[in-house]
Amino acid sequence: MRALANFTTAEIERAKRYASAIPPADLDPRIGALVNELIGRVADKWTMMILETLAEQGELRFTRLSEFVKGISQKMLTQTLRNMERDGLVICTVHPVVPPKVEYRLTGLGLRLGSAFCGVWVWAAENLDHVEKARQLFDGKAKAGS
Amino acid sequence: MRALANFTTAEIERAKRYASAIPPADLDPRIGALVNELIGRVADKWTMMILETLAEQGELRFTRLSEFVKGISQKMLTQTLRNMERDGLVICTVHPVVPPKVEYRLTGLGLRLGSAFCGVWVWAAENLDHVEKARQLFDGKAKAGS
DNA sequence: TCCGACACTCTCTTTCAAGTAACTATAGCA
DNA sequence: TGCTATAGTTACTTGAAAGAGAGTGTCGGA
Repeated sequence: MRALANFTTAEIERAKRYASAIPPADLDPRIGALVNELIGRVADKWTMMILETLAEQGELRFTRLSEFVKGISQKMLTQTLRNMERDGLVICTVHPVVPPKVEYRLTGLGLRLGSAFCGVWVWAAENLDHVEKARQLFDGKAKAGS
Repeated sequence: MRALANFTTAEIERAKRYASAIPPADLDPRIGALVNELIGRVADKWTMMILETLAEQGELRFTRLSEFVKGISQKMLTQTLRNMERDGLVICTVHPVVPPKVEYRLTGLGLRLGSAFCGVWVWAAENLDHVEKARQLFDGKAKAGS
């Protein structure tokens, strides 16, 4: 698939305008689908946490990374890192020494994704209590209604 | 729609500062955990697609919404909408007529989340081909290595 | 009388993502 | 000789999410 073949600069500009306003409306729906697929891959728990950690810490070794990302198993860490590497979000540098030394850091792509997610992060941080309240209200109503 | 009702200028400024730098690092780690939980809930495929659709279309009825969000089952649509309602992202208005008429639209919270995600959306749109290339490269190397 | 529209709701089945825990290779060290 | 550290595999198990598809209630219209 040649993803962005017919995705013009004008369309990207439009996307940017929308981003500052609200709706990413009438773009080619095929692009929408591709984007959704990409977001689906990239927006999982561990990817986001690794992204965050590497954005904060810079370069990290495997074990150190696993310490920062609390609760992750070696398996999940390897798996997620491999996927991120495949998608061009991280680079892994292998030093051929023993015991092995492998360092991970974000690429430009990864860094930019990190700051894109920052908007969501900020939203979440600022609206945590709104959401909390909404939930209580909702649950209260549900209980009252039953 | 009075989206930005209780979103102060100060908060917006703070958000912008966070977004332009990189790490939302040094906040209370408990907040980090909560935020991650919230993002985990909010960042799933259907939620994002519904968010997008409602941001574009404004107010929609159940069946119409299910037409826009391609591939979603009634079950998933109901389930996702209930969760979004619970989190204060959508409001559902029930008109007590027969046949039933229920309309869904985003709240201010939902709209703001939508535009927060927009950054990710734009990232995805702009970097689809980078990711595609990275994958081909990676898969090529993997094949060559094996 | 039966159908269709609408917005669900329920059950059943399958799938797949994620966790656990043990195993690998290698060199230096005691 | 066995132990440790490092960066992973591999096999097995489990739980939760998702899809399919039928059922529900109500009313107006043919």
